[in-house]
Amino acid sequence: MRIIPTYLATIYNPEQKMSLPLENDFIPHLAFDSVIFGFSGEKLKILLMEYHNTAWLALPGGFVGKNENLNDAVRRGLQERTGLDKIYLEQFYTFGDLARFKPEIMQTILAANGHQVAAENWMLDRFVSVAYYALINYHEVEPKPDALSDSIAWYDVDALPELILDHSEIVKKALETLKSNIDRKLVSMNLLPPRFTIKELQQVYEAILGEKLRRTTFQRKILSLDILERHEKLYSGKSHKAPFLYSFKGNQMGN
Amino acid sequence: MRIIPTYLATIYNPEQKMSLPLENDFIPHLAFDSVIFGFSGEKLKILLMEYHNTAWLALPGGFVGKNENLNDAVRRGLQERTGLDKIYLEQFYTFGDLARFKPEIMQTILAANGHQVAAENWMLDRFVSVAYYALINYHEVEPKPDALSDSIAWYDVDALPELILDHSEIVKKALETLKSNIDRKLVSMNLLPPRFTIKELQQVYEAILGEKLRRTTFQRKILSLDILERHEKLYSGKSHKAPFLYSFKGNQMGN
DNA sequence: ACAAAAGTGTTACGGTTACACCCATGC
DNA sequence: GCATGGGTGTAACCGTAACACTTTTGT
Repeated sequence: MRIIPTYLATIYNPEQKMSLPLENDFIPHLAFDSVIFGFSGEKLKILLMEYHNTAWLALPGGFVGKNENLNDAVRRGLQERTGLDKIYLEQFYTFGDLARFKPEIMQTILAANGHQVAAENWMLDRFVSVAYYALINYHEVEPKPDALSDSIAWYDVDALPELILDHSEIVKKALETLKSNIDRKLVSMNLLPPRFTIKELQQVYEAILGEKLRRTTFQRKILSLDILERHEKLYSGKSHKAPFLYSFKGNQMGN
Repeated sequence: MRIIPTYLATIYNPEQKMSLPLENDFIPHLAFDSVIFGFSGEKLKILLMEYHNTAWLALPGGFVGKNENLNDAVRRGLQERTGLDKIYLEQFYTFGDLARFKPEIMQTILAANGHQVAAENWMLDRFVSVAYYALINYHEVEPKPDALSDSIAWYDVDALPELILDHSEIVKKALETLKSNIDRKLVSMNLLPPRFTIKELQQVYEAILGEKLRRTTFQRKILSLDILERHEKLYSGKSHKAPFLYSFKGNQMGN
């Protein structure tokens, strides 16, 4: 027999219908949303979930257990969606406007999942949401949808579809924060595989900053920081000079 | 007869004992704390409250009305403490660790105010707190204590006493944020009177950054930003050249 | 040999530093 | 005049920009 931890937002239901998070397990009125960034090799992307039978897109999020640190709740949520354990994670803003309170939306999502809930159900209450962004290695991850959604997939940040509630605003603010942190923290290391070329690193910078950088200047600036270790060359089979592979020195976690 | 708005945390009580915030008016488990900075002319200071009969110091804070935007709740709290209306305000972090849940502390505070509350009282619950910092003009303000505290006063940030719960950590993070924002946003203008000397402005910078700056370099850097307007000289009666007074150009609010 | 991309050398430019000097003020 | 602190001129210094050039790779 399998023991299911209280923290898990979903529990087994023999009628195939996923059961809902239980009111008594979570802090009411408080949620989190995470903007999970990955870099495909060319483009900066985020993970979005699509709710069953609605075509609505939303950020992955969740609730905070009554006996759980806020930060731990978010890590748990990320673990469930990505399978990853040690993730670069940063809280950036808490959204608490009344305008984000639209119970009809959650009611429709629940109804599309076969749940008719009473108007007083806690999931239809007003929620204040603490937003985090995470940086993960795109190629290491197979995202898993949650109980209410049938897919979770990558979307280009520079061509995002419409999202529910204020989630577009949340992404926008995440990008701004990421941008302003790109130099202060070694943010980009969390988006790249262990070994990468300077060109790839530059592409991460360009995707985050939203502008082209000068090749030679970038190379020298990065190398002068003395945070990269040079390894063997990467032969791509293309008819030009092979670039060196680099890794970040030490086991810094980018803070 | 005086009408008392639902939002006000305290209502009149004929037995002199202040009555408590009402459970049904506020979002449970959610609070805010504000780190209110002022500059005395020499030192950077924050406002702290001392609870009745406990000698405990804490940041001014409050709860969020059920029909109130989070940001509005904080502005309301600031208005009540400082009397000021248009305040530079920035959210910087949400504190949600279980470690900050210490019901005995709130119970003691309430008891010292003559309230015996049941163990299930909502004010003794776990709270997640959204923290803001505010920048105000020290000389324009006469802080007012709230219902539970008998004083509110300025304390030097570089010599803070012990605070309750995780409030020291909150102040620390506020200072870090302020420091990293000092150049990106025109933060300092909110801490100075309308007209000030460059020396005063430099002192604000030094207080925030925690280091001495070079006089001539600072002067030129600031002037080269082209954000200051020069006015008449300030004669101090001292036996040396009188410095010019400056003001910030336009009516920028420092974002 | 050629094209394409990586890597490096050289000079120019712009902002910051360091230090000197001059200016204004009250005693 | 003198001490004190404000304001400015100047040359050195340093990081970035601009551009040219060399090197490496596969066809």
